[in-house]
Amino acid sequence: MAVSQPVKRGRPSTAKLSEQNIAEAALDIIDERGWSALTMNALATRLNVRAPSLYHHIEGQHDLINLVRALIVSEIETESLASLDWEEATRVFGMSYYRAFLAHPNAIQILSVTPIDDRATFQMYEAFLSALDRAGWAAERALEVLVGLEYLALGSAYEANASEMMLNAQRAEDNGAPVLAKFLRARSDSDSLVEEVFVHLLDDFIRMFKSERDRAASS
Amino acid sequence: MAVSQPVKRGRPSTAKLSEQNIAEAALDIIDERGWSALTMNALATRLNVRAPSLYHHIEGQHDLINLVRALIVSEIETESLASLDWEEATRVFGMSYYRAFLAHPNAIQILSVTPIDDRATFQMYEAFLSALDRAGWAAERALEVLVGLEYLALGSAYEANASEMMLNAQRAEDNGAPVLAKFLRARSDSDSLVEEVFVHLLDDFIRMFKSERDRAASS
DNA sequence: ACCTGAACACCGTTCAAGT
DNA sequence: ACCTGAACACCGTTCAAGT
Repeated sequence: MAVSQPVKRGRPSTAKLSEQNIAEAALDIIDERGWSALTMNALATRLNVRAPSLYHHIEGQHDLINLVRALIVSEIETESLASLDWEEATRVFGMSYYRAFLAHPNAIQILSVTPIDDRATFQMYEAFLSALDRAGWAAERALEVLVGLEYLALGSAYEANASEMMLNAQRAEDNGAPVLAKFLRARSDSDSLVEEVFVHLLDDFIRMFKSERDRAASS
Repeated sequence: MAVSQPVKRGRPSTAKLSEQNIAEAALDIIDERGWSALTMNALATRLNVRAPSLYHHIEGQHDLINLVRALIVSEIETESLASLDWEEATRVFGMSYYRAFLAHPNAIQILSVTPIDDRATFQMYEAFLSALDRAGWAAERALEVLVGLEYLALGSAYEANASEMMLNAQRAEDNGAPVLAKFLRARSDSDSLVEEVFVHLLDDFIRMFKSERDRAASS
């Protein structure tokens, strides 16, 4: 009679876990089933391990979130920024920031409200702000550019994937909002490239700050 | 000997709960201790009731969130929009949208990712989009204005209260980001009125779309 | 050092029992 | 109709026991 294999106890000969593969598995779960599906149990199961094992490698949920952030941020272009003027730097940074999060829209909701606490993300901000600093931007305005850009990029990336769910045409109709319903349907019909919309907003955004600087310079 | 009062069982002579006071208590908890503190237990305790009682009045968490949304949205100006042109409508709507959420920054993170399912919110969108519709805006572009405006308003309102927490100058310093740290410190020193920053962004935003329309009209 | 099962204090939600 | 305690299946996290 075959006896069911007993679960091995104690330390395995080769470690199954690492910060790296934990972060990757976490991001996979977020991408596939949303942030709410990322429980310690689900994460452990995907890694063929029990939940308590995770605590030998990460400190808890907050730590886990910042590992996921570092993974996404690593896809953002920062090296070339040092050799560009502020307009080009803003465009390059904005586009790659947008693309990085467009690939992981489900991560946005949790990352946008968790305090930043990982080196990769600080270095990303530093690279972009240094470009503005070299161009002589004041602190207030430089941070406004950064924050405004983040809102547009994160908003557009989230919107591209989740707008159908947040604002549904049929529910709009049912709640006495025919104009909204008409607009929502017209958009989904045209089915435009979502990236085009962001490129458009990014252009407007840069032009807006450029014209302000030109006015200030000529006065 | 005084005997401890036994807890009353069964239906009380006058009902303790209603959708209204549940929603208000929920918003109070969110304002005071953040969204994560809004558990059914905490909510019930504040209303002098046990958690299961809530389910006689609300269907669950999703329902509760939309009740809170309706409460906040009720503070947004919509009546005057019908008599304004699109620029003024955008300014009035944007400002009151911003102010409504500035008063409840902790609600933003959950509301911005929960599908909209309450009449008050649909009616708010309808009022604003009707103003753009009357001005002849195309569906794509009108939704871009709405969505862009929401990001700027929600972002600024959240930022005004939580930016210290999200991006901390000392942590920036510790992670090798001196330019970011310098900018963050310069801003907190100047301590400008947060509303001024949003007014500035809102002006820029409207001008951005206006110049685009003017170009399109003259071609 | 690193994985495990057992245990703890919590969750949201259901439901029969009470008035 | 509406509030209650008990119960259910989950959470994240801690910790002693194993190798």
